[in-house]
Amino acid sequence: MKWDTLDEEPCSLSRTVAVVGDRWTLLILRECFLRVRRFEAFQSSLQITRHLLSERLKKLVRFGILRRVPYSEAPKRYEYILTQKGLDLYPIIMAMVHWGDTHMGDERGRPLLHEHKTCGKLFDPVMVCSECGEPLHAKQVHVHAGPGRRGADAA
Amino acid sequence: MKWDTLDEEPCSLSRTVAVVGDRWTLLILRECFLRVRRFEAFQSSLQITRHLLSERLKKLVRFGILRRVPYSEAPKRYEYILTQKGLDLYPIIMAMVHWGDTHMGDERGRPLLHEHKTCGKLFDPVMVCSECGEPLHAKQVHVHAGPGRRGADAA
DNA sequence: TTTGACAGTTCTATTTTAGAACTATAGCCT
DNA sequence: AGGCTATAGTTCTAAAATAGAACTGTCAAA
Repeated sequence: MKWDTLDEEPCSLSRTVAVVGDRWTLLILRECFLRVRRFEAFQSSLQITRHLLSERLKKLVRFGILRRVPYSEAPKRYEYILTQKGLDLYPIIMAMVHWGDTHMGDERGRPLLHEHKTCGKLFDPVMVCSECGEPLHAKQVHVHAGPGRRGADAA
Repeated sequence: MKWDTLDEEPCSLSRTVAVVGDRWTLLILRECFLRVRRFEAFQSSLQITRHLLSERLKKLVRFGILRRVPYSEAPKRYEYILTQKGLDLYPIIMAMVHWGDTHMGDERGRPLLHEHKTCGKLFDPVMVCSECGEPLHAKQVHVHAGPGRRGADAA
């Protein structure tokens, strides 16, 4: 597979996988949502090699997920901030956290609890239909070819 | 990083990443949700090498995402069916598809459109709070340590 | 002037993945 | 019987990605 052009496939899942489809990238994004912003902080909390961290940050900047922002002029130092495009990855991360909570938990209970500031309660994320508001299940969804379809790819 | 024990980390995201955190696995799961079930069908639609496909299917079976079900006795042949645990990955896949639609689209429009059979409309998936039903945004969520927390890991 | 913090880069060794060929079982055709 | 096809894998070598450790450069503080 040509991973270098995966982001141009006529499949939205493939295009997303091109960006977040590896282990480190998802863990780096987790840290971003936990307000980690600096190279050393990512490196020490993840135990990722500096080389790989550098590569992944560059890639995330290239895709417009993170912005590299100077926070010190002398010496020049930068931190990495989620863009709106990056913030929009939140449902993916939360869906993964929720699945892990549900299916990969152990006897000790959840590692983290999430509070919705808006309503003040501990919550789980639920995926619903934008039209009727009902929770979504795979079997209730029918897939149609859209205008950007080509060949037999899909998702 | 010890990827072989990532599924035991005190972090639900890590545990999920241990299962679906690579490119091929997510693409294989896409095919599963499109009703692909057989080795040859996965292989020809994804152009994955037979070796890797075999490895990934074994891993998904090991984690209880797919069930290997015989569909022919002589010769013995098997197909791969999503378990409930596998079906529950749907929100992750849909969240990724939606992000791809929103942020990685091209001028030709979406590759696929999704119809909610329950209400009959074309929809987008929306992640909401289980308690108040409002759409979730990263900035409105506050994270607390849960009972399964240990050390500085999180998500 | 030496040490430490920070943000990387460079190097070699190990692990993973790609790509192609090979194995095994059995039905169908002649 | 002998060969062709379909299906579901396994095995092999080469190429690519990752791990792990050491190194670079800038500046501040001791």
